[in-house]
Amino acid sequence: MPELPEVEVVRAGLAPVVAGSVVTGVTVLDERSLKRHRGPSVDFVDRLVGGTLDSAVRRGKFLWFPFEPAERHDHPLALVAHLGMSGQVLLRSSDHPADRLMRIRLDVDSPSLGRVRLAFVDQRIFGSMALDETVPTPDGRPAGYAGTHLLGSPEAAAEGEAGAAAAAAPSASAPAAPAWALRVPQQVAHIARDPLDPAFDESAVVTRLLARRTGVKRALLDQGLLSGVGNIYADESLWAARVHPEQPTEALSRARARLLLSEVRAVLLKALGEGGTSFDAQYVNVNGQSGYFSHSLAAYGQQGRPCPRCGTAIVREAFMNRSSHLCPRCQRVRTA
DNA sequence: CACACACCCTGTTTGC
DNA sequence: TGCAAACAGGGTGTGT
Repeated sequence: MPELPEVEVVRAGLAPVVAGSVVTGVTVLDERSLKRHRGPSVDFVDRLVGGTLDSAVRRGKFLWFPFEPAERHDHPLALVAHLGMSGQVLLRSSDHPADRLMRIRLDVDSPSLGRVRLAFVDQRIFGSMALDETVPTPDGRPAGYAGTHLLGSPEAAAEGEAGAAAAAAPSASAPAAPAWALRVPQQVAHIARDPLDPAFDESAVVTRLLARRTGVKRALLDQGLLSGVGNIYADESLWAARVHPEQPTEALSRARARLLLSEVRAVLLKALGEGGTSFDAQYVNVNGQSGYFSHSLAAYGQQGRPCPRCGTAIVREAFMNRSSHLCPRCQRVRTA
Protein backbone atom coordinates (compact mmCIF):
# COMPACT_ATOMS: atom_id res chain seq x y z
CA MET A 1 0.00 0.00 0.00
CA PRO A 2 2.69 2.24 -1.07
CA GLU A 3 2.59 5.95 -1.62
CA LEU A 4 2.30 8.67 0.98
CA PRO A 5 -1.51 8.91 1.18
CA GLU A 6 -1.94 5.15 1.51
CA VAL A 7 0.76 4.90 4.18
CA GLU A 8 -0.78 7.83 6.02
CA VAL A 9 -4.15 6.10 6.00
CA VAL A 10 -2.47 3.15 7.71
CA ARG A 11 -0.60 5.35 10.17
CA ALA A 12 -3.75 7.22 11.15
CA GLY A 13 -5.60 3.96 11.63
CA LEU A 14 -2.91 2.50 13.86
CA ALA A 15 -1.96 5.55 15.92
CA PRO A 16 -4.84 5.46 18.43
CA VAL A 17 -4.36 1.72 18.86
CA VAL A 18 -0.62 1.47 19.26
CA ALA A 19 -0.07 4.42 21.60
CA GLY A 20 0.86 2.87 24.93
CA SER A 21 0.38 -0.67 23.66
CA VAL A 22 2.43 -3.44 25.25
CA VAL A 23 3.68 -6.11 22.86
CA THR A 24 2.57 -9.47 24.21
CA GLY A 25 3.58 -11.74 21.36
CA VAL A 26 5.40 -11.72 18.02
CA THR A 27 5.29 -14.42 15.36
CA VAL A 28 7.47 -14.28 12.27
CA LEU A 29 5.88 -16.48 9.62
CA ASP A 30 8.31 -15.53 6.85
CA GLU A 31 11.87 -14.48 7.63
CA ARG A 32 12.11 -12.59 4.35
CA SER A 33 9.81 -9.96 5.77
CA LEU A 34 12.61 -9.05 8.20
CA LYS A 35 15.19 -8.24 5.55
CA ARG A 36 15.62 -4.74 6.91
CA HIS A 37 16.20 -6.08 10.41
CA ARG A 38 19.82 -6.54 11.40
CA GLY A 39 19.96 -9.83 13.20
CA PRO A 40 17.96 -13.04 13.35
CA SER A 41 14.23 -13.17 13.85
CA VAL A 42 14.67 -14.51 17.36
CA ASP A 43 16.37 -11.23 18.19
CA PHE A 44 13.47 -9.29 16.65
CA VAL A 45 10.95 -11.27 18.68
CA ASP A 46 12.83 -11.29 21.99
CA ARG A 47 13.48 -7.57 22.03
CA LEU A 48 9.92 -6.65 21.08
CA VAL A 49 8.01 -8.78 23.53
CA GLY A 50 7.27 -6.94 26.75
CA GLY A 51 8.10 -3.52 25.32
CA THR A 52 5.78 -0.61 24.67
CA LEU A 53 4.86 1.20 21.44
CA ASP A 54 4.58 4.95 21.94
CA SER A 55 2.97 6.21 18.75
CA ALA A 56 2.87 5.88 14.97
CA VAL A 57 5.07 8.19 12.90
CA ARG A 58 5.48 8.53 9.14
CA ARG A 59 7.97 10.16 6.82
CA GLY A 60 7.20 9.71 3.14
CA LYS A 61 6.38 6.05 2.69
CA PHE A 62 8.17 4.92 5.86
CA LEU A 63 6.18 4.16 8.98
CA TRP A 64 7.60 3.55 12.42
CA PHE A 65 6.56 3.03 16.00
CA PRO A 66 8.85 4.54 18.64
CA PHE A 67 9.52 1.71 21.05
CA GLU A 68 10.44 1.38 24.71
CA PRO A 69 12.03 -2.00 25.35
CA ALA A 70 11.18 -4.02 28.43
CA GLU A 71 14.84 -3.71 29.37
CA ARG A 72 16.76 -0.47 29.09
CA HIS A 73 18.75 -0.01 25.94
CA ASP A 74 21.53 2.42 25.08
CA HIS A 75 19.57 4.08 22.32
CA PRO A 76 15.85 4.51 21.86
CA LEU A 77 14.48 2.06 19.33
CA ALA A 78 11.72 2.05 16.76
CA LEU A 79 9.73 -0.69 15.10
CA VAL A 80 9.99 0.24 11.42
CA ALA A 81 7.49 -0.90 8.79
CA HIS A 82 7.84 -0.37 5.09
CA LEU A 83 4.99 -1.65 2.93
CA GLY A 84 6.98 -1.94 -0.29
CA MET A 85 4.77 -2.61 -3.28
CA SER A 86 2.15 -4.81 -1.68
CA GLY A 87 2.32 -4.55 2.10
CA GLN A 88 -0.60 -3.99 4.44
CA VAL A 89 -0.98 -3.67 8.18
CA LEU A 90 -4.35 -4.99 9.23
CA LEU A 91 -5.92 -4.52 12.63
CA ARG A 92 -7.39 -7.83 13.72
CA SER A 93 -9.00 -9.28 16.80
CA SER A 94 -6.79 -11.69 18.73
CA ASP A 95 -8.73 -14.72 17.52
CA HIS A 96 -8.99 -13.67 13.88
CA PRO A 97 -8.07 -16.47 11.46
CA ALA A 98 -4.68 -15.96 9.80
CA ASP A 99 -4.76 -13.76 6.73
CA ARG A 100 -3.56 -15.69 3.71
CA LEU A 101 -0.36 -13.76 3.02
CA MET A 102 0.41 -12.76 6.60
CA ARG A 103 4.19 -12.63 7.16
CA ILE A 104 4.46 -11.20 10.67
CA ARG A 105 1.96 -11.09 13.53
CA LEU A 106 2.15 -8.72 16.47
CA ASP A 107 -0.16 -9.24 19.41
CA VAL A 108 -0.51 -6.20 21.62
CA ASP A 109 -2.40 -5.09 24.68
CA SER A 110 -3.77 -1.69 23.78
CA PRO A 111 -5.06 0.84 26.32
CA SER A 112 -7.88 1.74 23.96
CA LEU A 113 -8.87 -1.60 22.44
CA GLY A 114 -7.47 -4.27 24.72
CA ARG A 115 -5.90 -7.33 23.18
CA VAL A 116 -5.62 -6.89 19.42
CA ARG A 117 -3.41 -8.09 16.60
CA LEU A 118 -1.43 -6.23 13.98
CA ALA A 119 -1.11 -8.43 10.90
CA PHE A 120 1.69 -7.54 8.48
CA VAL A 121 0.47 -8.91 5.15
CA ASP A 122 2.67 -8.68 2.05
CA GLN A 123 2.24 -10.52 -1.21
CA ARG A 124 5.50 -9.64 -2.93
CA ILE A 125 7.70 -9.29 0.16
CA PHE A 126 9.27 -6.06 -1.04
CA GLY A 127 8.13 -4.59 2.24
CA SER A 128 9.47 -5.50 5.66
CA MET A 129 9.57 -4.77 9.34
CA ALA A 130 12.62 -4.14 11.49
CA LEU A 131 13.59 -3.13 14.98
CA ASP A 132 16.03 -0.29 14.47
CA GLU A 133 18.04 2.19 16.48
CA THR A 134 17.16 5.84 16.20
CA VAL A 135 19.25 8.96 15.80
CA PRO A 136 18.42 12.62 16.50
CA THR A 137 17.11 14.63 13.56
CA PRO A 138 19.93 16.88 12.28
CA ASP A 139 17.69 19.96 12.27
CA GLY A 140 16.07 19.32 15.63
CA ARG A 141 12.63 19.24 14.06
CA PRO A 142 10.13 16.39 14.52
CA ALA A 143 11.26 13.40 12.48
CA GLY A 144 7.95 12.83 10.77
CA TYR A 145 4.22 13.11 10.96
CA ALA A 146 2.63 11.69 14.09
CA GLY A 147 -0.89 12.97 13.61
CA THR A 148 -2.33 16.43 13.89
CA HIS A 149 -4.18 18.61 11.47
CA LEU A 150 -3.11 17.52 8.02
CA LEU A 151 -6.81 17.15 7.49
CA GLY A 152 -9.67 18.79 9.27
CA SER A 153 -9.78 21.65 11.69
CA PRO A 154 -7.26 22.63 14.36
CA GLU A 155 -10.03 21.83 16.83
CA ALA A 156 -10.06 18.26 15.62
CA ALA A 157 -6.33 18.15 16.21
CA ALA A 158 -6.69 19.60 19.68
CA GLU A 159 -8.84 16.76 20.93
CA GLY A 160 -6.18 14.58 19.37
CA GLU A 161 -4.49 11.31 19.84
CA ALA A 162 -1.44 10.56 21.92
CA GLY A 163 1.67 12.05 20.39
CA ALA A 164 -0.13 14.90 18.68
CA ALA A 165 2.68 17.23 19.64
CA ALA A 166 5.07 15.63 17.17
CA ALA A 167 4.19 17.70 14.15
CA ALA A 168 2.52 20.61 15.87
CA ALA A 169 3.68 24.05 14.89
CA PRO A 170 5.85 25.48 17.62
CA SER A 171 4.15 28.11 19.72
CA ALA A 172 4.44 29.55 23.17
CA SER A 173 1.59 27.46 24.53
CA ALA A 174 2.41 24.22 22.72
CA PRO A 175 3.76 21.43 24.92
CA ALA A 176 7.32 20.33 24.23
CA ALA A 177 7.63 17.50 21.73
CA PRO A 178 8.21 14.12 23.38
CA ALA A 179 11.73 12.75 23.03
CA TRP A 180 10.73 10.13 20.48
CA ALA A 181 9.41 12.79 18.12
CA LEU A 182 12.91 14.20 17.53
CA ARG A 183 14.52 10.89 16.65
CA VAL A 184 14.46 9.07 13.33
CA PRO A 185 15.21 5.37 12.71
CA GLN A 186 18.70 4.93 11.27
CA GLN A 187 17.39 3.31 8.12
CA VAL A 188 15.05 6.24 7.50
CA ALA A 189 17.61 8.98 8.14
CA HIS A 190 18.59 9.26 4.46
CA ILE A 191 14.97 9.67 3.34
CA ALA A 192 14.11 13.30 2.59
CA ARG A 193 11.21 15.02 4.27
CA ASP A 194 7.93 14.78 2.40
CA PRO A 195 6.00 17.73 0.92
CA LEU A 196 3.38 17.63 3.68
CA ASP A 197 5.98 17.92 6.44
CA PRO A 198 6.00 21.36 8.15
CA ALA A 199 9.80 21.20 8.01
CA PHE A 200 9.80 20.59 4.24
CA ASP A 201 12.01 23.29 2.73
CA GLU A 202 10.39 24.00 -0.60
CA SER A 203 12.87 26.51 -1.98
CA ALA A 204 15.80 24.25 -1.08
CA VAL A 205 14.13 21.31 -2.83
CA VAL A 206 13.43 23.43 -5.92
CA THR A 207 17.07 24.44 -6.05
CA ARG A 208 18.25 20.85 -5.75
CA LEU A 209 15.67 19.72 -8.32
CA LEU A 210 16.87 22.27 -10.88
CA ALA A 211 20.47 21.24 -10.28
CA ARG A 212 19.73 17.68 -11.36
CA ARG A 213 20.65 16.41 -14.81
CA THR A 214 17.83 13.99 -15.42
CA GLY A 215 14.17 13.73 -16.34
CA VAL A 216 11.83 15.45 -13.89
CA LYS A 217 9.87 12.30 -13.09
CA ARG A 218 13.02 10.47 -12.05
CA ALA A 219 13.75 13.35 -9.72
CA LEU A 220 10.24 13.32 -8.26
CA LEU A 221 10.63 9.64 -7.49
CA ASP A 222 13.99 10.12 -5.75
CA GLN A 223 13.18 9.66 -2.07
CA GLY A 224 16.41 11.40 -1.16
CA LEU A 225 15.20 14.62 -2.76
CA LEU A 226 11.61 14.55 -1.55
CA SER A 227 9.75 11.54 -0.21
CA GLY A 228 6.30 10.06 -0.46
CA VAL A 229 5.78 10.34 -4.22
CA GLY A 230 5.53 7.12 -6.25
CA ASN A 231 4.45 6.29 -9.77
CA ILE A 232 0.77 7.19 -9.40
CA TYR A 233 1.17 10.56 -7.75
CA ALA A 234 4.16 11.48 -9.90
CA ASP A 235 2.03 11.01 -13.01
CA GLU A 236 -0.92 12.85 -11.48
CA SER A 237 1.21 15.80 -10.33
CA LEU A 238 3.00 16.08 -13.67
CA TRP A 239 -0.34 16.05 -15.45
CA ALA A 240 -1.71 18.75 -13.14
CA ALA A 241 1.37 20.95 -13.68
CA ARG A 242 1.42 20.20 -17.44
CA VAL A 243 4.97 18.90 -17.32
CA HIS A 244 6.24 16.00 -19.41
CA PRO A 245 7.77 13.17 -17.31
CA GLU A 246 10.96 13.26 -19.41
CA GLN A 247 11.27 17.03 -19.18
CA PRO A 248 14.95 17.70 -18.45
CA THR A 249 15.24 19.24 -15.01
CA GLU A 250 17.83 21.75 -16.19
CA ALA A 251 15.34 23.22 -18.70
CA LEU A 252 12.59 23.60 -16.11
CA SER A 253 11.83 27.13 -14.96
CA ARG A 254 11.93 27.84 -11.26
CA ALA A 255 8.31 28.97 -11.43
CA ARG A 256 7.18 25.72 -13.02
CA ALA A 257 9.19 23.71 -10.52
CA ARG A 258 7.39 25.51 -7.74
CA LEU A 259 4.06 24.91 -9.47
CA LEU A 260 4.91 21.24 -9.77
CA LEU A 261 5.66 20.92 -6.07
CA SER A 262 2.45 22.70 -5.20
CA GLU A 263 0.54 20.26 -7.44
CA VAL A 264 2.33 17.37 -5.71
CA ARG A 265 1.08 18.67 -2.40
CA ALA A 266 -2.44 19.21 -3.71
CA VAL A 267 -2.65 15.73 -5.21
CA LEU A 268 -1.35 14.06 -2.06
CA LEU A 269 -3.83 15.96 0.12
CA LYS A 270 -6.75 15.22 -2.16
CA ALA A 271 -5.90 11.53 -2.25
CA LEU A 272 -5.56 11.52 1.51
CA GLY A 273 -8.99 13.09 1.84
CA GLU A 274 -10.41 10.26 -0.24
CA GLY A 275 -8.70 7.55 1.75
CA GLY A 276 -5.97 6.80 -0.78
CA THR A 277 -5.98 4.98 -4.10
CA SER A 278 -7.19 1.41 -4.47
CA PHE A 279 -7.54 -0.64 -7.61
CA ASP A 280 -8.26 -3.86 -5.75
CA ALA A 281 -8.21 -5.41 -2.29
CA GLN A 282 -4.44 -5.02 -2.17
CA TYR A 283 -4.44 -1.40 -1.05
CA VAL A 284 -6.59 -0.99 1.98
CA ASN A 285 -6.69 0.68 5.36
CA VAL A 286 -6.15 -1.15 8.66
CA ASN A 287 -9.73 -2.41 8.48
CA GLY A 288 -9.34 -3.78 4.97
CA GLN A 289 -11.33 -1.00 3.31
CA SER A 290 -10.41 0.64 0.01
CA GLY A 291 -9.97 4.35 -0.69
CA TYR A 292 -11.73 6.24 -3.44
CA PHE A 293 -9.04 8.28 -5.15
CA SER A 294 -8.92 5.90 -8.12
CA HIS A 295 -12.10 7.63 -9.27
CA SER A 296 -10.24 10.95 -9.35
CA LEU A 297 -7.26 9.87 -11.43
CA ALA A 298 -6.68 12.07 -14.47
CA ALA A 299 -3.68 10.33 -16.00
CA TYR A 300 -2.50 7.23 -14.15
CA GLY A 301 -4.04 4.13 -15.71
CA GLN A 302 -6.22 6.31 -17.94
CA GLN A 303 -4.54 5.46 -21.26
CA GLY A 304 -7.04 5.76 -24.10
CA ARG A 305 -9.42 7.85 -22.04
CA PRO A 306 -9.81 11.58 -22.71
CA CYS A 307 -7.64 14.06 -20.87
CA PRO A 308 -10.04 15.82 -18.45
CA ARG A 309 -8.56 19.16 -19.55
CA CYS A 310 -8.38 18.97 -23.35
CA GLY A 311 -9.97 15.70 -24.38
CA THR A 312 -6.90 14.27 -26.08
CA ALA A 313 -6.40 10.57 -25.39
CA ILE A 314 -4.05 9.85 -22.48
CA VAL A 315 -1.07 7.75 -23.55
CA ARG A 316 1.03 5.27 -21.68
CA GLU A 317 4.79 5.11 -22.20
CA ALA A 318 7.44 2.74 -20.91
CA PHE A 319 9.38 4.16 -18.00
CA MET A 320 12.01 2.29 -15.98
CA ASN A 321 10.31 -1.11 -16.19
CA ARG A 322 7.05 0.59 -15.34
CA SER A 323 4.87 3.13 -17.12
CA SER A 324 4.24 6.81 -17.39
CA HIS A 325 0.80 8.12 -18.22
CA LEU A 326 0.39 11.56 -19.73
CA CYS A 327 -1.55 13.83 -22.02
CA PRO A 328 0.54 14.28 -25.18
CA ARG A 329 -1.06 17.63 -25.85
CA CYS A 330 -0.94 19.27 -22.41
CA GLN A 331 2.40 17.81 -21.40
CA ARG A 332 5.17 18.59 -23.84
CA VAL A 333 8.89 18.72 -23.32
CA ARG A 334 9.95 22.33 -23.09
CA THR A 335 13.37 23.31 -24.28
CA ALA A 336 13.54 26.65 -22.54
C1' DC B 1 28.57 12.60 -6.21
C1' DA B 2 24.81 11.83 -9.41
C1' DC B 3 22.76 8.89 -12.34
C1' DA B 4 20.86 4.44 -14.68
C1' DC B 5 19.88 -0.04 -14.16
C1' DA B 6 19.43 -4.83 -12.27
C1' DC B 7 17.46 -7.03 -8.70
C1' DC B 8 14.50 -8.52 -5.03
C1' DC B 9 9.43 -11.51 -4.93
C1' DT B 10 4.51 -13.54 -5.69
C1' DG B 11 -0.25 -13.43 -7.19
C1' DT B 12 -3.43 -11.95 -10.63
C1' DT B 13 -4.62 -10.79 -15.18
C1' DT B 14 -4.07 -11.10 -20.05
C1' DG B 15 -3.25 -13.32 -24.36
C1' DC B 16 -2.31 -17.14 -27.23
C1' DT C 1 -9.22 -24.95 -20.56
C1' DG C 2 -4.27 -24.45 -19.95
C1' DC C 3 -0.25 -22.31 -19.93
C1' DA C 4 3.08 -18.53 -20.32
C1' DA C 5 3.91 -13.86 -20.33
C1' DA C 6 3.00 -9.47 -18.73
C1' DC C 7 1.98 -6.72 -15.05
C1' DA C 8 1.85 -4.47 -10.33
C1' DG C 9 1.62 1.58 -6.37
C1' DG C 10 8.77 -0.06 -3.68
C1' DG C 11 13.83 0.60 -2.17
C1' DT C 12 18.53 -0.80 -2.50
C1' DG C 13 23.01 -2.10 -4.22
C1' DT C 14 26.22 -1.79 -7.91
C1' DG C 15 28.51 -0.01 -11.73
C1' DT C 16 29.56 3.90 -14.61
